Amino acid sequence: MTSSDRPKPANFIEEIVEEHLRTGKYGGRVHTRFPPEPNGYLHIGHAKAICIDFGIAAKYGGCCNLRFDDTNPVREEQEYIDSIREDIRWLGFEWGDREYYASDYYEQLYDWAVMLIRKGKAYVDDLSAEQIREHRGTLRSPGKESPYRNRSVEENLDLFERMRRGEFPDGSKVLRAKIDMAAGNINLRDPVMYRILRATHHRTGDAWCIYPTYDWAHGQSDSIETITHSLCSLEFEDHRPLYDWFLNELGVHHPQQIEFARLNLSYTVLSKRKLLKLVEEGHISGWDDPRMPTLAAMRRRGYTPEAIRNFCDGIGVAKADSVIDVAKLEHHVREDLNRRAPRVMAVLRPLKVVIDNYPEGKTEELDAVNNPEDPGSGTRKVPFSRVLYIEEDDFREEPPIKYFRLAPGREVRLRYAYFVKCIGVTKDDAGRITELRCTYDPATRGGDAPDGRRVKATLHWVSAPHAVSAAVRLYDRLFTKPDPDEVEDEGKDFRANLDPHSLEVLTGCRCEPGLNGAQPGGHYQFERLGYFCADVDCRPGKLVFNRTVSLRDTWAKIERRHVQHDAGA
RNA sequence: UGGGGCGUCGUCUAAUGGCAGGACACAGGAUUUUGGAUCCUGACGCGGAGGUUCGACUCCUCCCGCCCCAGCCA
Repeated sequence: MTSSDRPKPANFIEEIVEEHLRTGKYGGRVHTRFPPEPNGYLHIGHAKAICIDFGIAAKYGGCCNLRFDDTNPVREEQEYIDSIREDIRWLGFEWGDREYYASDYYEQLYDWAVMLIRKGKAYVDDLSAEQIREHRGTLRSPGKESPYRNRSVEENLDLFERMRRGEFPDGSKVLRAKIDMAAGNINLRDPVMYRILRATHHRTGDAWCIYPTYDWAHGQSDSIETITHSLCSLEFEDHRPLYDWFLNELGVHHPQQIEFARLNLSYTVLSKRKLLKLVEEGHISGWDDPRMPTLAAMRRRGYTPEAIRNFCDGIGVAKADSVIDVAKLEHHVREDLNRRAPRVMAVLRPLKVVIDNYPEGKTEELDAVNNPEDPGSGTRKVPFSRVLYIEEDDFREEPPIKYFRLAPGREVRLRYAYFVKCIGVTKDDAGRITELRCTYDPATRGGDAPDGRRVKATLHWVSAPHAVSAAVRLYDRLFTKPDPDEVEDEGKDFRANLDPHSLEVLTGCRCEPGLNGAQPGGHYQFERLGYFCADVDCRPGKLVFNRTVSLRDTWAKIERRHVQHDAGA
């Protein structure tokens, strides 16, 4: 792509990239990477990074590597590698054969460490972890140099080699860069490059007993892969001078690191630590519980890759800390699903309706539009009979103001069927409504009245004898507060803001018969209710649907206002 | 308070010395066989104070506020 037919830079990173393209800094090359640590599942925050990393490479005709930053064997597992690969592919990105691992570079990293020792720029330190911390100083005061800082090159070389050979116990020695214990930037106060750790690595097994730290491995890994632009989040801004120092001392290819603000979402936690806690303490059913912000969970919930990508494009890229309103995410799923999800009728909380003047035993097949947003999607037949179910919430014995739906004496339309009028209510001994008696107008077949009379509401319905039953899981936001970390009481944390009603399981929902063929992962709009996704466990005869997101609901808003008003009055 | 960053509608995000624009959210209306979708309309913002300039969100100075860093985590 030439600069003339390219869209304007979308953000400050693209401006920098284009500046480099103009000046020829990297020979016109753009090569990025997405560098996850395989110690957890990818979440919506990673999706932002993935869209930036892969998106910028694609926009400028370059490519993006997938590199697993696997420098800590005690936390990393193959399971996570598999899930990360799956999630990135699902999101819609490809890395070809460019799948790398920091552990691929252990030998090179070791050689480079030896090089720094030879240059007098690294040394073996015998201080304990605690002593190192004490020597590091504080934010305001400079650190103290380790008594081992000025060992000879020969001694350092010997010691470092013996560290690798396994002659010393775990934690007894480290290799440190010799930079500046008085630096204002604490990352420059002789950072640790290697620690002794006898742990089996998921890829290198027991080949090593010393492991490079992230700080020592990351920049060089980018360099080895000839990355041009190392995009990462803000907290690594402080580390850039350190990476620059390493790369300059080594005299190797030097990528440009650019930092951007990570994603925060209202009503959501995104820290790995907190998500892990939710899983381990069983507040949710697992990493793919549809209330989780992980990509695996969102997929199960019914989010589409397109919706997530559109969301990521829509939120922009900048350096200011920010919290995106989760409503924006919900907007993008609705927007995408509105276009593609077939409409279907399902009654979540069934209320029986008998059409008194409809012949017993008669069944009609009525035409229903599959998706009004997609004319090509055609129509289907839906059975109608004398006994139906409508939504409990679509009838009120005493309708409040602005309530348009069914009530005694009131006429409404049954979608694609007939106008019906409520002429009676049957109750049980406890006074609960068990059944509605209605009449229908045969002249309104299909839903239009030849005499031009209008109704204010159209209800969804299913024919009782033809309906298939289903379990439906109604998911809502996991937390009650926009900022889950906001707690009143000292000693409480985000768990105190978990919403006990974030999941409601409905059984005995009644669906139009066609839904019996729903395949796991299939998306539907249940008319007037929301978007639903057939769960992985969904089978014919044992239907299970997850609510992805409700439809925008003007009535619910009005009703909420009434309640607030009444409460305030 | 050492070092590094960041402050534009309620929430995100544009503007690169020349009319503060867009999205989401919110409010109202049109339309509608989904109280959906669509369309229209509206209200709301440059952290503060000085300075430079014909003209400042933009440049300068000072102030205020917020975030990150003291793992042998990443």
